[in-house]
Amino acid sequence: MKTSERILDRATIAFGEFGYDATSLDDLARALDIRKQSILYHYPSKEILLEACVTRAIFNLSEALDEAIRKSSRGWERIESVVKRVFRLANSRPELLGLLREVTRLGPPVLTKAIDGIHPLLKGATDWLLEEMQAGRVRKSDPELLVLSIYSTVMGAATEVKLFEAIGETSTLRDVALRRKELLRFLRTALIP
Amino acid sequence: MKTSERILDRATIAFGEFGYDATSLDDLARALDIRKQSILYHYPSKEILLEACVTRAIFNLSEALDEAIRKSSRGWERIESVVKRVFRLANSRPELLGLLREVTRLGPPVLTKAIDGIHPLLKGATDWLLEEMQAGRVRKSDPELLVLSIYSTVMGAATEVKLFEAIGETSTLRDVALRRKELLRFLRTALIP
DNA sequence: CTCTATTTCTACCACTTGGTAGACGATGGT
DNA sequence: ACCATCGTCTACCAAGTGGTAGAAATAGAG
Repeated sequence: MKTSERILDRATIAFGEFGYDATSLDDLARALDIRKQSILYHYPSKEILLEACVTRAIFNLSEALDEAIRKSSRGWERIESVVKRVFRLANSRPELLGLLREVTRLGPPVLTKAIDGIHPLLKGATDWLLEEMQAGRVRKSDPELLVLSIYSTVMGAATEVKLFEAIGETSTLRDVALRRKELLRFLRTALIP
Repeated sequence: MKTSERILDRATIAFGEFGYDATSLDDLARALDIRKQSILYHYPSKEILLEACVTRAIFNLSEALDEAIRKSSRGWERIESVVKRVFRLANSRPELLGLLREVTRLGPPVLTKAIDGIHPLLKGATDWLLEEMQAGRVRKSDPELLVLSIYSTVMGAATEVKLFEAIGETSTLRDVALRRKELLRFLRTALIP
C-alpha cells in the first residue's frame, strides 16, 4: 500500500482513539516502522495531517450514510437504517466517530473545515425530516434541533463504549446489539406519532 | 483564597475546556501568576492534580443533582428538574461537564476512580427509574440502559455547544433554552406513557 | 525575638515535541 | 550512461514537557 495511505490510516486511528495531543509524530512513525521525517514529507505538518484524516473520515462517513439512506426512503425505516449503519460503523471503525468527536473538542480551525464537510449531510437530514413531518410520518417539531438531538444521542450511544465498560457493562456484540435495540425503541417512541 | 483551591479551580477549567494533554503546568502557572513549582508543591504530579479536579467536580455534580432531586420526587417532574439543573450547570460551569467527558476519553486509571464517584448517582437513578416503571409512571424498559441513554443525550445536548456554534446555530441564552425545551419534549415523549 | 513549619521561589535537568537541512538511494525517461 | 524526480533516510535544533533540589521568604507559637 502507498505510504501516504498507511500514514493516514494509522493517524486516523491514533487521533480518534487517543486524541490529537496525545499522539506524537514519533509514536506514529514507530507504529508504522518508518522515520518521522517520512511522515512530514507527505504531510508537511501535524495539523495538515489531521486535516487530511478528517477530510477522508468525513468522506467515508458520508459514503456509509448515503448507502444507508438509499436502502429505504421514508419514515421510521430510514431512520432505523441510518442508526444501524452508524452502530455498525462504530463497531467496525470506531476511530471514525472518535475522530469526529475529537475534532469538535479541538475547535477551530479544524472544526470549521469539518463542518463544511458535514453540512450537506445535516442539510439533507433536516430537509428530509421536514418532509416527513409534513407528511405526518414524524412527530412535528423543529427539524434542525431534532437532527442535533439525534446526532448527540446516537453519537453518545455509539462512542461511549469505554464508559460503559468502565461502569461494568460488558461490551460483547450481543450487548452492543441490545443497547442499539434499546436506543431504537427510545428514538421510535420519541419520533413516531 | 487558598492557593491550592485557586489551582484546582483553574486546572478544572483548563482540563475541562482544552483537555488534559493540551494543558501544561506552565500554562496553568502563568494563568495563576505563580511558579510551576508551587503547583507541584500542592499536587506532586500532574496526574494527581487531575484526580483532585475530578474528585471535586464529581462532588459538585452530586451536590447539584441531589438538590434537583430533592425538589421533586416522582415521575416526569423529577426528570425535568434534573435535566434543567444539568443545563444550568452546563451554562454556569461548563468545565465540570467538560472534565467529565475528558475523563471518559482519557480512560483508566483516572476513569476508574471517577466511576467510583459517579456510581452511587447512577445506582440511585436506575433504582428510582425502576420504581417509577413499576408504578407505571415511566414507560417500561431496561432502566440501566435507559439511564445511559439519557446520560449521553443530556450530556451531548449540554456540552456540544461549540459544535452548534460552528454549525451556525447561535448560542444566546434563549437559544439554549430552546434546545433544552426541545430536548425535554423529546425525552418526555420517549419516557412517559 | 526566635524557633519551626509551611509555602513559594530560583535554578536546573532529562526527555520529548514538531519541524528543518540536506545527504543518499531508487526509478524511469532520454 | 546520464539526469531528474521522488521518497526515505540521518543528523540536528529550539522550544516546551513534567519533575527534582534546595534556597529564600513568610507566618504563627513560645
